[in-house]
Amino acid sequence: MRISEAADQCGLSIDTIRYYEKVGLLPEIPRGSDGQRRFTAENIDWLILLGSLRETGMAMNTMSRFAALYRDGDRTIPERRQILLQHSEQLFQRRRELDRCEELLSYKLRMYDKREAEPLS
Amino acid sequence: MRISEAADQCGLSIDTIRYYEKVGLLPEIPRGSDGQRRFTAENIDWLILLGSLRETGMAMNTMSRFAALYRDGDRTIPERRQILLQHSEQLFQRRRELDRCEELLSYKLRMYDKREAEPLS
DNA sequence: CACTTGACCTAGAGTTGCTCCAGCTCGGTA
DNA sequence: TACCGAGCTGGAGCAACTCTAGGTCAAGTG
Repeated sequence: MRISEAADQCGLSIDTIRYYEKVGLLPEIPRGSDGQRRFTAENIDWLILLGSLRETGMAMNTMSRFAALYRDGDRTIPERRQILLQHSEQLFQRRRELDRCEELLSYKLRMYDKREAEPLS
Repeated sequence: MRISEAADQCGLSIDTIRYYEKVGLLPEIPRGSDGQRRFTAENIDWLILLGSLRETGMAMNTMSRFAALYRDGDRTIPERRQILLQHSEQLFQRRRELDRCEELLSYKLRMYDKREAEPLS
């Protein structure tokens, strides 16, 4: 499949996919005789995973490490597992940030209500 | 209080605080006779709110709008409330992204386990 | 009293992670 | 044959910091 369909499938933009290839986050993407990229289903899975990791805050250099391991095959699975486990912990932290923000917002909103009800305070 | 203590209290870095002032996210911060910034408790509250909004994904230009309203006093509360309500909705979306990522991670981890148990598959 | 130290200052350069643009090629249609 | 849409590359632009160089000032030390 070509890049526009790949973009649709994985949720990243065409530019982001090309960028990820350029910085080495993708395995070799083969080209057709027209010089255009042809993505496989496995490529799409990988892009979805990258997108998901990035969207939830994994840094590019961690992703680079992860991508290098992916290119090196199954024997790197233990280290990859480690990275994903660490990211899982990060997800937990992010959830707590959301919670704290939520709490602050509802506090602020209550304050607004109060000041609108009795604007002279 | 000075900038380093302010940074400790609000969780933003000193550089970020100065940057936020430069781009107009902060109200006028008074200076001492030594030319250094003096932050009030209200300033800190504001910084905490900004940090919390930014950390959970509010864009700078939305924050700029919000800051301009804040500087214009209580009569802008309705619009500020609107912005915070919209952000609350964003928090909800982010939570779903975290959920999706979590699910994908646990799927990947299960796959890793499987391939390690029977590496020939 | 000179000197050093440490916190702060500004302007501006550098970084990360995209995003957009100009100018090109290629394959298909009228 | 002329055009069109999709893709290509290299490089500029952007958001949101982050770091650096080169300076001021107040307080403490010998």
